[in-house]
Amino acid sequence: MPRPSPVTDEVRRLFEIQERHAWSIDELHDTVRSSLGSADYSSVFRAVSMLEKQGLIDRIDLGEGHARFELRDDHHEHIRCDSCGRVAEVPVCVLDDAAAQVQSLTGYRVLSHQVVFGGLCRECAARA
Amino acid sequence: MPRPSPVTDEVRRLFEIQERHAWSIDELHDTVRSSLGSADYSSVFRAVSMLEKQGLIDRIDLGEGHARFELRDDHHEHIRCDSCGRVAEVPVCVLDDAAAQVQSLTGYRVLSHQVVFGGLCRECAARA
DNA sequence: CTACGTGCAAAGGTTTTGCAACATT
DNA sequence: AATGTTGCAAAACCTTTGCACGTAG
Repeated sequence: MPRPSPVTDEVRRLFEIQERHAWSIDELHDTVRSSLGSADYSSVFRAVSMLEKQGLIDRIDLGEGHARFELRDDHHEHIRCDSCGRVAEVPVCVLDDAAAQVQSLTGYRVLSHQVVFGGLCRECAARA
Repeated sequence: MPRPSPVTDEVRRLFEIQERHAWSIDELHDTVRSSLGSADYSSVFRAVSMLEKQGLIDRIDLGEGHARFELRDDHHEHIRCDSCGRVAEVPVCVLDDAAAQVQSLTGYRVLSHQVVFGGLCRECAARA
C-alpha cells in the first residue's frame, strides 16, 4: 500500500494526540488545512470513515445536526452547553447499573447506550 | 383564523391518540397521506414545527440522521433496536440521581439530558 | 378584503459517492 | 503496471423557506 497519506495521517494524529475531543468533520477539516496548507473535505471525510471502520474512533451524535468523532477509549458520556455548544466529557459512565433495569422494562437486549447532558458551561452560566 | 387545517389537525391527532411514539416526519407524512389521500411533506413539516413551538410535542434525536417527535409528557428515555431501528420507550428516567454527579464532575449546570440505549428488540434478538 | 393553511419548488446544510489525476510500490 | 490517496464535482438525504393559490371568516 502506498505510503504517503498526508490527510489521513494528519487526521489520525489529531485524534491520537488527544488535545481535543468530539471533533466535527468541519473542525478536523479546518485543522488539517492549517497543518498541511490544503486538504479537501471529502478526503477528511474518507479518513474519518476509514478510522471509524478500523475501530480507532467512534462516531457520536449529540443532536447538533452533524456527527462528531473521538478516539475510542473507555466509555463515557458527554455534556454540551446549550448556549455555546461547547462539549465536555463526563469522565465516568453513570449508566452501568441501569442496563439491567432497562432490559427488564423493555425486553430489549441492551448492548450500548449514549447519553448527552445539556446545560450551561461555567462561562455561559456566569454570563447568565 | 380559518378553520380548516386538515394536515395540521391530522398530525396533531396522530400524536394525541398515542398509538405510536417517536414519529419521524416521513412516518407522519406517509400516515397523513393514507388518512387524507394526499398531503405535502412541507405541510407536515410545518405542522410539526408549530406543534413543537406550542409545546405539545418534543423533538428527539436518536442519532439516526433525522429527527423524531413525540407527545410531550413525563421525561423518559428511549431504546432503539440496532438491527431493525424499532424504538421503544424506557418508562422511567434512570438518570435523576446522576445530574448532581455530572454537575460536580464537569462544572456544567445540568439542565437536561437525553439517553438512547441501543440493543436488540425481542424479535431481532430471537432471530440472532 | 384579510388571514391563514397548503402545495409546489427550490434552497441550505451535511453526508456520501463517482471519477480522473497522481504518486508510490 | 497496480494500488491506493487525493481533489473536484456532483448526488443523495433531510431540513427549511419563498411564493402563489385557494378558502373561510
